[in-house]
Amino acid sequence: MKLQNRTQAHESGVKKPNRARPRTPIREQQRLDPSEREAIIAREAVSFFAEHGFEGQTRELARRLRITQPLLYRYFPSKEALIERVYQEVFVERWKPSWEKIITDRSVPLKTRLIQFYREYAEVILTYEWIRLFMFAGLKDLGLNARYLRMLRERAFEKVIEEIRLEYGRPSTRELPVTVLEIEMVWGLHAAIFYLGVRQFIYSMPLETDVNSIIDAKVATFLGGVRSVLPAKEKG
Amino acid sequence: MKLQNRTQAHESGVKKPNRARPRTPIREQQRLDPSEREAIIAREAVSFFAEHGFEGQTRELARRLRITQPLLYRYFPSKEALIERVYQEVFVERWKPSWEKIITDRSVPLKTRLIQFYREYAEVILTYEWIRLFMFAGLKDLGLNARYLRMLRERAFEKVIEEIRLEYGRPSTRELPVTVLEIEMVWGLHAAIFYLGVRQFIYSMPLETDVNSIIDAKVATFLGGVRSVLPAKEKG
DNA sequence: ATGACTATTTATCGATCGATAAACAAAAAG
DNA sequence: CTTTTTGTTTATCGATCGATAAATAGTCAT
Repeated sequence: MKLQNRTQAHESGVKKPNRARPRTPIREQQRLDPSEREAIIAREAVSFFAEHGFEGQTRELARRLRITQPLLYRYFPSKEALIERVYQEVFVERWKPSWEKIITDRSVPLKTRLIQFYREYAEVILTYEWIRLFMFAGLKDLGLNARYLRMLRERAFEKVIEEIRLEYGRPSTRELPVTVLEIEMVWGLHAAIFYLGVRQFIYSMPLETDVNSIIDAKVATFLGGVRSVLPAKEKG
Repeated sequence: MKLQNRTQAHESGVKKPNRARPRTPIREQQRLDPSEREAIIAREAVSFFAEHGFEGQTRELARRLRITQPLLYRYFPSKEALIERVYQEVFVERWKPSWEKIITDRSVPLKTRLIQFYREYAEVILTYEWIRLFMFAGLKDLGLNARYLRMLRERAFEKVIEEIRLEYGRPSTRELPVTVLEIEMVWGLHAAIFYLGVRQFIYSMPLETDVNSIIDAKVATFLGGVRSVLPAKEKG
């Protein structure tokens, strides 16, 4: 393990001809507006913790930001608070309410809706940052993952099942709650998509196929599969 | 968590001088045979690192073992060496060569073979230790996951595809290499099973359904799905 | 310019972690 | 018994980490 000396020390031994040009502070450290600095820190923290996990050191994060480590504590009271901000940034801010409208827009064929939703959803979660941070959070525990997935189930999965019920003339989920088999089918589809991210960003195995075409195929298979486990039609 | 016996008192009935203990037969620190001590440390390390990740501290591991922390270094030259031993213990030792025989035993119907293989494989990898250690290893990088999955592909996935090719009268994988679509179908089945473990042991969401019945259903769907992407039949 | 304000840096603390050396003690050997 | 061997503990080092306080330097109002 080798030590790393700072590369930007202007007073180090290396000759830096002190050109009389103090009015070109391009490379110099900037003094930023607090809101802007905070945003920059949060953004870099997302990338940093996604790469190194939450045990990544604040000193290295600061180095990537070209600031000193104590400055982090001017904007976030603790490392844990910074991590909480990362959660907010990724798992809350990146959720798009429009997805729920896509699922329930009955002017569009069901299969088309599902393909569009899962494509858009996959585009958000199938990123280096999302996948790895979600996994790091899960391994650390926190209720975060269970909480997120409960939200996902309410806002998406149950709507999907409701739409399928309607499509095939079955009782509404309000009359007959979502069955274990139905939700398990949805989990299966979700697993297939999520695992694409795991292969890429956790196992470092590049995909050999186009993601969208995989999603299209999985949605088609899913629609056929879930139909076979749908509760019986209403009598008369 | 259900299975897994964590009892400290294993079956060491062979080597035990154990003359009448005058006082406090248990609770006393033992002086053990090196091979036995090493095995105990390795076993506990599997459990410990699965729970806390590889950043778990050697002092806490030692405390769980009721030994002092420097003693660990009598049996393993470094923490990293201990982690390597954990990999060996879980990802190498738990692989069963008999699985490869199950897949290729053509005296048994293909579907039966696949169900049996995936059930047995799931029984091994769907454990708290296996799932979490594999994920920790992936996030840490190391070539471990890619290496393991390359082995899995060679020893299992490609054999599965070869058997399906034969079943449906298609050219052997020796004549026509495994296609991207075929391997993607296998990945999909693997994802569904693996994700069951992720839900349980990383998200802490207990399954509501029997694992074997899910596997049976997935294998059936898989067999139908992979057939539709099989390469064309040989010309008469 | 001058001084007030504050974003940023320098310096450092206390705790923690992996690892090593020496002391200790329980067996085994003579 | 005494001596030797060795499994285990005690003590401690050097590095690292999150966090705090004080000093510094850039910016703006007057």
